[in-house]
Amino acid sequence: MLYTYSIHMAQHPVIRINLDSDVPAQRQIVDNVRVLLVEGTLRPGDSLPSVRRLAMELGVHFNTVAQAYRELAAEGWIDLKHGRGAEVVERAPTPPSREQIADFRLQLRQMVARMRAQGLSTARIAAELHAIEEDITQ
Amino acid sequence: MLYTYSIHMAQHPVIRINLDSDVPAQRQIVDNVRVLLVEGTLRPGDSLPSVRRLAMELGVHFNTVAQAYRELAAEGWIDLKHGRGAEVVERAPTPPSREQIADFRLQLRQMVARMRAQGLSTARIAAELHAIEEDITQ
Amino acid sequence: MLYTYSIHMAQHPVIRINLDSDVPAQRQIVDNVRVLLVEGTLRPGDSLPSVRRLAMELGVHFNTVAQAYRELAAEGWIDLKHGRGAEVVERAPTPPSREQIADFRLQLRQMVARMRAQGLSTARIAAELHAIEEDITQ
Amino acid sequence: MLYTYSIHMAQHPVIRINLDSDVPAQRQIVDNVRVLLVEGTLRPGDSLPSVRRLAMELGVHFNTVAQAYRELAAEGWIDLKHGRGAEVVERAPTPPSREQIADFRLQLRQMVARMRAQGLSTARIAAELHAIEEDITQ
DNA sequence: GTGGTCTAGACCACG
DNA sequence: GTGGTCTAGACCACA
Repeated sequence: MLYTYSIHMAQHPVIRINLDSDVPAQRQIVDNVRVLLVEGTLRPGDSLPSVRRLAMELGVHFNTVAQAYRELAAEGWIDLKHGRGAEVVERAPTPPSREQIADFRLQLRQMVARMRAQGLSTARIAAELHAIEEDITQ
Repeated sequence: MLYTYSIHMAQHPVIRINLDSDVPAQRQIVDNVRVLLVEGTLRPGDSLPSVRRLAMELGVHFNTVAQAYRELAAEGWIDLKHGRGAEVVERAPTPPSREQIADFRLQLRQMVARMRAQGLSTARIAAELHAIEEDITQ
Repeated sequence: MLYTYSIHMAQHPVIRINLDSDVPAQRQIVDNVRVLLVEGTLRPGDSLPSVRRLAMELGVHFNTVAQAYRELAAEGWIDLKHGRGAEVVERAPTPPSREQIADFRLQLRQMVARMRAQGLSTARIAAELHAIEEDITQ
Repeated sequence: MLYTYSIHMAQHPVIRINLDSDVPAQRQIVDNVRVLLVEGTLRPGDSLPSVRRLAMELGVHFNTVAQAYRELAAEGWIDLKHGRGAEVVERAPTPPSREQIADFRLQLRQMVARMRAQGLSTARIAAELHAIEEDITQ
């Protein structure tokens, strides 16, 4: 059984990170929040918990959260307001480049190869791909 | 336009790496060779180009290739024999764990989120997922 | 007279390495720390000196220590946590195989042969064997 | 089941090497012959098989055997005669130095630590040490 | 010729 | 501050 720490984001769902994981806390925070943003669970105008509060509740150093927030800010998702927390902003949609698509394709292939290398059957992988596909098109 | 360097693997397809990419050469070599292994282009008994030869042809230090090969050896794909080159080994199929599947699902979601964050439309992403899905089930 | 460098491990005994020896520093660090671990001088939960600190004190490059630590981590003795130092872990006892015992016997014979080849008398060697024997059974 | 190749040494016992082992062939040849020399199975005046013959019978490149013989010659055990094979010579006993004894002690400790690290019980190890001890003093 | 080791420096990521 | 990665050069061991 692994420990997980979670926190309610304002009036929204939760972030959970696993401090025993090999994936560093900062990475987990960024990735998990980004999913919430992309999937619309966090929307423009919503505010994120303050760096210090989230840090305390997740049990990590506040610098860890601060850098995670900075990464999201650099991607244009949130706006860091001195001493007043962070807020989700309206994003101007960036146009995807041809390279990004090729890159995505390559990364996908490589992730699939890694999973097959770990013993997952192609059927299982295909099923997962299909599930995500449905998920995002609905 | 980005430069890519490629090399024919014995009687097999090619490895291409892009030295200008942010992804380090070592990573690219591992990932690309793993794809060939998983997809069966490289099969048990086949021998890989020697560390030094591949290094020279790709324009990287031999240790860069050596460490890439060692990583593949650690994953159980190839066998490095002192003074006798590198060879693809018969692979003992590893059983996938429940965790690995959950992990795969999470990584997929996160990769998709990253791509959406970069401006790719859900339709485009779904199309790519579908393409890979077909690719591996055929 | 040979120079040796030593360092106190937290509240524990010392590591000494001899930079003039033919045995590389990395090898000495691994072997010496492993002895401390096996003999219980370093116990689960103890933390090791940081890579850079130990490196400085022993007068070697930090990567020399880092690779030594990584080797111990690969053997399952210690846990390296990004940004949070190295710590001795609880060890899952591995079961010895029949081959390992045969291997040990052969290695012992060969080591004894090497020593006799260097002029050590059988009496002297027997005495050393006996001393170690007492040492580990007490 | 592992393949082993063996050869009768003149009118004496056999050398066996295992080409699938991680221990390189050259190493195995040197170590095994040295044991025969130290234990008196091969005695001054005995002749060793020619490099080419041994190489063929063991299934290795003749350079591998040649270097093994050279190593034994450098240790003063055998005499290489151009084109006429190798012969065991009378050895002037070298006096052991204080350092060699300390070195032996350290190597022993480290080998024992490695074995314990592999899960061998101290009782088992002590038994092996005792057996060798008896073996060489009888 | 092959692969392997050790050491090292520049740079990155995490807390 | 921590550990990690990539690249590299000198040198070694093996076939």
